[in-house]
Amino acid sequence: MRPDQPLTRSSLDPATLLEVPASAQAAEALQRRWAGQVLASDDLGPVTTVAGVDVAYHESSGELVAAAVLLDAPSLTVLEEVTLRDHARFPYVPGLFSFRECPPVARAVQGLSRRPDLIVCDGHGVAHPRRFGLACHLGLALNIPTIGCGKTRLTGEDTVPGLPRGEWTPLLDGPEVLGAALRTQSGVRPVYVSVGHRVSLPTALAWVLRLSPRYRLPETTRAADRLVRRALAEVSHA
DNA sequence: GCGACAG
DNA sequence: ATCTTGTCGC
Repeated sequence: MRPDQPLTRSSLDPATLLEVPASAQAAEALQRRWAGQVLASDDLGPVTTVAGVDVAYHESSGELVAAAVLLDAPSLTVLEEVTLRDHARFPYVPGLFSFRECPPVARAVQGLSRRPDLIVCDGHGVAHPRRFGLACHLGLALNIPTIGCGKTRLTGEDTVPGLPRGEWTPLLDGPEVLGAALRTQSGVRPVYVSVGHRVSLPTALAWVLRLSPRYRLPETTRAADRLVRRALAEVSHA
């Protein structure tokens, strides 16, 4: 017996994770089921490339624009960019965010010529009401280590971390640690970091800090945001 | 009933 | 998310 290996792991079909639920109730049931598959410990090799992902909504056409950017890990240089257009299959509902973003974002990542060693998501991981935010969903769908990095809190209680860069406080739901409020720039509002998949919280904190040497948000998030904005503007002009 | 509510 | 003015702190 190998009690350290979940027996249900082989039953997880990546395509199933990108299906569109028929209702919010069905979506929540899927989240509760999938949350048990999230690996909150380090299962990643040498990180040479880090990807950032983002989505924007084009209101007049009802289309989504998804972007994936691949960065070189030590230099934070942009190596590759992918954008694509897709239709929205699910409305934006707080707590069910990933059912809207995951399908196009997963395709954008698969459009890269290399699989990233790590992905930083613009949204939470396990810092979620059912412990299954976008970062968990994407990490499981692609079986790639992911980190959740949100600009604002969705759930949990946090205290204000110290002002110097690198200070952090736990994001708590009672005794349970959901993530952390991390000060990426001295005196600037913290970001919310949580485990996505196959990454521990200390590793996630270290990476988000490393990826944010100059600005509040990680360079992965900034690069993906720039790209998706540019692509959205091109859709509007057409 | 009221507030809170990733993007 | 997006839009936008005024205010505060360093």
